[in-house]
Amino acid sequence: MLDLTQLNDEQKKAVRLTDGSIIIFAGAGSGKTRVITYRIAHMIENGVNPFNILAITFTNKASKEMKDRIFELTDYSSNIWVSTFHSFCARILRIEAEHLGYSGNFSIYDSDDSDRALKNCIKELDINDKNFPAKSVRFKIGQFKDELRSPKAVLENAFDIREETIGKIYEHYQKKLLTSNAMDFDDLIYKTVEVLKKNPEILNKYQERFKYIMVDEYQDTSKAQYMLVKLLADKYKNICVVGDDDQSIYGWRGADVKNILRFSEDFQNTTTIKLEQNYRSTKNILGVATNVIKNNYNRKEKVLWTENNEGEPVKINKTNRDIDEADFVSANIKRLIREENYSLKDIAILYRTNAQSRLLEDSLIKNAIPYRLFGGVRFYERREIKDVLAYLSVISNPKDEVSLMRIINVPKRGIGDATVKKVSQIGMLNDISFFEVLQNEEYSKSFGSKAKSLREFYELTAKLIQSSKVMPVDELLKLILNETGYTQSLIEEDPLNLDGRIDNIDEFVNKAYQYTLDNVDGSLEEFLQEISLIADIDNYKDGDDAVSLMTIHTSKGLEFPCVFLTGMEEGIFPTYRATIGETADDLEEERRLFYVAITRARKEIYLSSSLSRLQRGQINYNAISRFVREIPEEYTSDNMAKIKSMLKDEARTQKQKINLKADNYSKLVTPKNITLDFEVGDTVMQKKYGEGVVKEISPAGKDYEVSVYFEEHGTKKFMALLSKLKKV
DNA sequence: CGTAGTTTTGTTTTT
DNA sequence: CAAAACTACG
Repeated sequence: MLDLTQLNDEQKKAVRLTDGSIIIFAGAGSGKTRVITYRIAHMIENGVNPFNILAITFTNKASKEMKDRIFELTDYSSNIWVSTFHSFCARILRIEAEHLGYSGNFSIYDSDDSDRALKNCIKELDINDKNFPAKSVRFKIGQFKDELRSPKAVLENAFDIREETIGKIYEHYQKKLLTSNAMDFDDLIYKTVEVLKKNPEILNKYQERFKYIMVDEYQDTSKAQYMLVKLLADKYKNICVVGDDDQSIYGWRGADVKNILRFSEDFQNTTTIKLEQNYRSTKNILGVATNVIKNNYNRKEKVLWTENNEGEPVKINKTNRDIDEADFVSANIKRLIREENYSLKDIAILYRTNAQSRLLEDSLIKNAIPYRLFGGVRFYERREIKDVLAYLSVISNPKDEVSLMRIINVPKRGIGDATVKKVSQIGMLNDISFFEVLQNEEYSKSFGSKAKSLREFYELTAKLIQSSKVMPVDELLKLILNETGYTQSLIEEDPLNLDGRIDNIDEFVNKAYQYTLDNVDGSLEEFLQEISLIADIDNYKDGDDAVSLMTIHTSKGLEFPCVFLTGMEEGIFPTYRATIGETADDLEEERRLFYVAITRARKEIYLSSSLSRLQRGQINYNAISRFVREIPEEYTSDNMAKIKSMLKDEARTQKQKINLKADNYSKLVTPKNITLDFEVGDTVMQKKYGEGVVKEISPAGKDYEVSVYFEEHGTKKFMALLSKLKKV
């Protein structure tokens, strides 16, 4: 019998209410995960078949943990489908691929692969890639997919000529993906919705299967994800979503807070439950979090409270240089270990951008403090790993053009751009894939002197495909590394293994081996899928005794006794873009991010900032973050008064020296010894874009930032010194 | 045609 | 400070 005595009244209510539509507003640290797992356990105990339960989590790590916890409570877990949106969709699509003209072994493209495919599309359509950079086109296409708009729909209602062009690229890109038998991240959701919408019998199958649906972190679902949930839940209407609008931090990725705010309008007879008691943090920490977040205009009013004690005041520190900030963190970590009895794994260092990790790492290494770094250049995104992965992808799905292009001349085989172009033209003319051109010997005459290299490459790949059918992934991997000479080429490139690429390759082989142990009959496809949907945090293990370093985004859902929040500076956190934004939305999301960061901590928080910071090669002087200013003094350590007066001075200096918007106090230092030979209104010459009109000049560190309007390209920003603007 | 060196450009956050 | 884009050489 499930023991509910540990739960508070609201939690019990949420657990017991298994049917109908329910929304749970769960404040930070309110025992949300516990409620979800108990709820599922309770359902099973009351006769719900585990087979009929679907639970969507935000990360693979969260889904693994949830499965473990449910298993502890009920002895069930294998039948319950617990996964992220992306994994869930990938799994459905493997089964239903044929209905979309795909086959089940489709590749999943990450953003890097998508960009490569897009670049090719843009080139093939003869569109100026300067005006349509792959990255921004990908972003826009992602938005279309999230709004469930097909290429056709986009082209039909194109808002302007630019949108029409992007529509054309979108159309071509989808064709290319289909011939490559590949899907990008957004496709996973979009295509799943498509297949369910177009095929009522398939929809019915999954509605019957998933009679009970739960979605965690609902505040971070996108429109398309919302549609998916709505479709699945439409028949039985047993839907429970859990979230916190104050923790919505993925707006830039299409997450729509409105999904959570509007839930009760979308589903009839919704029960609303609020979990407002915090079990995680001290009163001081909670005080900081709630007092800052209440400055947001766009939110549901709520009162978080805790029975925990006051705890330590929140510590605020400011150093002169960024290096000193890192040393401040290291020194305090040592003190916490030595004097306060914390262990390394109790401590996290958080920051806004990955680039900030470097200095922190240097200092930790210098002080011999073990650490684990999450994020940054992800393991599976490293060049050497992506190369090897591309081999695996081609073996699994020879139509995968992006992967094929990646490896065709790696290691060097004398097959350059010109040859590749020739092959792909033949492919397009005959409407066959790149690989099929290589396969068919009748085309080899067209390749002249390169025919031999191409043939050799084809035979190598064909051989590897044969081998893949009879050997486990790790063996196949070793075979690839030997047969292609890839390892050899890495050794030649860097004989002393200075950049550790060989080590990474070894680690990858180990991971593959581990995979074969964990999944005895796991296929190559499944291995690839698992890798492509892996998140940084999924590798987090509780056991390692080391300090954790990660971005605030990555830290979502975790908790640590001690948290260092670094780089509390205007222009960094909140990020520069949010400080100049026209609308308050970006700034509010930054504030929610601050809220998330603070509520990760259980006992101690250190907020640090630095007067000067090296950013992309130049020293910048940033003011202390506005979020620090928003903290009431009562929650902070004694030096707050000192800091406060420092802040006041800063603000005053700002007003005197710089004539900027009232709420922008991010730059302290005005340029010295620089005079510009132009002013606002003048026409200037820029190397890349030609002539344009100066719209705004603002000081930025030692340089000036100049906004210039170009008739054809719109407004661009330049650093005056760096870009050598000339008056015309 | 393919590569190696040089110049330019740019920054959030990630499934 | 790097990665990416461009240019000149063999």
